[in-house]
Amino acid sequence: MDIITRMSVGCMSKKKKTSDELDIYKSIRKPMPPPTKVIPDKRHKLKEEWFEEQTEQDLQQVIRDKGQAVRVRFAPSPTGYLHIGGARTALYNWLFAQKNKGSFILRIEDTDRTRSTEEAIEAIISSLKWLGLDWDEGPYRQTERFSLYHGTAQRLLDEKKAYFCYCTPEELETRREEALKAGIPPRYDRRCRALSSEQRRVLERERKPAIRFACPLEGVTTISDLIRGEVHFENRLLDDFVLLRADGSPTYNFAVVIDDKAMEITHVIRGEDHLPNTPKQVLLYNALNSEPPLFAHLPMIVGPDRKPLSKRHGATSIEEYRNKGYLPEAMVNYLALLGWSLDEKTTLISRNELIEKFSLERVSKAPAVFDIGKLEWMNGYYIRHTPVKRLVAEIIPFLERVGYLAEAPDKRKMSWLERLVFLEQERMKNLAEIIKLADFFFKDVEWDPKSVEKILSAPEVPKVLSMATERLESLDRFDSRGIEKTLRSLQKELGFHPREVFQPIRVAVTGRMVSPPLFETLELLGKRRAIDRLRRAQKILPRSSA
RNA sequence: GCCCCCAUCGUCUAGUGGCCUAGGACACCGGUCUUUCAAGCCGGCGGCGGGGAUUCGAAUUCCCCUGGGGGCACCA
Repeated sequence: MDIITRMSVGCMSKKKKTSDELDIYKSIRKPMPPPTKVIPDKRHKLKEEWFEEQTEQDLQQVIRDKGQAVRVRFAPSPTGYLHIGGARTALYNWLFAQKNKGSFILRIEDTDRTRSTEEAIEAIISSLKWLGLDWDEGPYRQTERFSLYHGTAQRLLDEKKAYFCYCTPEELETRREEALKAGIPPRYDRRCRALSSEQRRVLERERKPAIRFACPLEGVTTISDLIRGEVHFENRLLDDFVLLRADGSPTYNFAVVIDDKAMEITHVIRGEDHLPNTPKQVLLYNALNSEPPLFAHLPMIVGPDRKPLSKRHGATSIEEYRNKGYLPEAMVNYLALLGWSLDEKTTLISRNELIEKFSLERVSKAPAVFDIGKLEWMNGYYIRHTPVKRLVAEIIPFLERVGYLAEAPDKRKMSWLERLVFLEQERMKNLAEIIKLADFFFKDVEWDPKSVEKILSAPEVPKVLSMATERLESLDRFDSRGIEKTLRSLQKELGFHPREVFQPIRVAVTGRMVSPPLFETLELLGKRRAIDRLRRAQKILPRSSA
C-alpha cells in the first residue's frame, strides 16, 4: 500500500458518522502531495532510513532487524546535585531502555577536573537510586579514559582532520569579546589551521598547543532528531572547536562522541540545550567513519517565569524533594508527564505502565513549566494510596530528625504510629508535614490564642468541657467507639449542635481548631493525656465565658 | 550580532484536515458530605499569539510577523 492510499484509508476509518456531503468532498478531493523529498545528506548516512513517515514502531523494527540492542546512557557532569531536569533525562533514558529491553548506562562526565567533585558523584548516584533508576553498566568515568581520547586525537591529526592550535585561552577570550562587541559572530578565526611546519616549530617553543577539529567549510549537516525531525546546520557556520585542551584533557564534544561510540550507544536522549552541539558531534562521527547514534532532544524544564529552573524557583534538586517527603513514585509519575503524555486523559500512571507505554514519539517539543502545585497534589495522592506500614517506615526518619522519636519504636509504639499515620495520611501533601500536623501527639499541647479566643469563649464551653471530662473519665475502655458514644450522647443531652461540643474539646485537647477526627485523636492521645489537657484547658478559658 | 528550537485554558497536556460546541489533569470558584481540616463526589470558570495563503472546510498544512527559549568557551 502506498502512502496516499494508506492516508485516505486512515482518514475514513477514523470517522464515525460520515455525511453524504462529506463523502462527495472526499471523492473529489485532490490527492495529498507526496511528502517533500529532501536531498539526502551524504554526511549523515542514517538519514534516508529515518525518513519522515517513519514511526517509532518502524524504527524499533529496524533496530531489531539490525540485531542491535538499544543502548542509552545518562551522562551527568558531577558539579552538583541531581537536578529536576537531569532526573527527567535520566528517567526517559531509563524508560526507553526498559521498554526496549536495552541497556541503561551511567557515565560520569568529569573531564572538567576543576569543577567535578566526588561528593557530587555520590549525590547523583544516591538520587538515581532513590528514584529507582538502576543502571546496567557503569558508572564509567571519563577521567579514566584519557588514553582513548589521545589516540583518537592523534588519528584525526594524522588524517589532517584536526590540527594544533597555539592560541592561548587569554588571546581567544579577548578576540571573542571584541567580536561580540563588534557584533560579529564570535567564532575562532582558524588562524592556526594553515600553519606551516616551520611556523609551528617556532610557536611550539613557548606554547603548549590545543588540538582543534578541522570543520568542513561548506555543506550542510543534517541531524534527524527523533522528537524534532530534521534539523539542518550549515557547516560554514560551525566552529573549529577544541578537541583536546593544552593540558591533554578532552573537551565535552570530543569525549561524548568517543565514549558514545566506544560504548555503542544507539540513542542519545538529552536536553535540548545540546541541540546546537549535535552537528559538531555528527561531523566528528563522520570524521571517524562511524555512524552517529540516533538523537532525541528533550524540551527544557523551566520555572513559572519561563526562565531556566533555578534556586529562585524553589527546590531544584531531587535530594531536596526527598528531604521534604516526596515519594519517589510521585516524583517519577510527575516527571514522566512533564514533557510526555500517554493519551488525552492519563494523569496517574505506575512505573510498570510507564515502562510498557513510554515512547519518544510522544515527547512534546515545547518547554514545560515545573508546576510544584501539581507535584504536591500528586504526592498527596500517592501518600493516600500507599499502605500504612510502608508510610510509617518512610515517616519514622522525619520524626527522628525533630526528636519526636528518641529510639526505635517497639511493637506497641509501632501500632500506635500506624494508627496515627492512618489518621494523617489523607491530610499530608508530603511526609514532612506530619511534624506540624501531629506535633500535639508528641509534645505538650500549645493552645493557639486565636483558636482559644474563637472557640473557647462561647458561654456553654465551661459546661461542655467539664461534663465531657467527667464522662470521659468514667470510661473504662478509652477507644474511639466508646468515646464517640459518650460524647454524642452528651451532645444530644445538652441539645447543642455537634460543632458546639466537639470544637471546644478539639481545641482543649489539640490546641487548635484543625485536627484529625476527634474521637480517634482522643483515643490516640490516651485517656491520661486527654483528661489532663481537658482539665488544664478549663483553667485558661477567656474571661467572656467564665 | 549569528545559528537553532518552540508556540492549545494560569500550569501540564490531548489534538496530525471534517469525530472540536477544542478533551483530561492541577490550580481556582461554587455545591455536597461532615464535629474541624482534609479526602471524596457533583458542577462551574478558563485556551488554539497575530496576519496572510491553501482548502468546500484549518488548532491541525505553508509563509511572514510577534513572543519565548537554547547555543555561539581550552564548561558540560
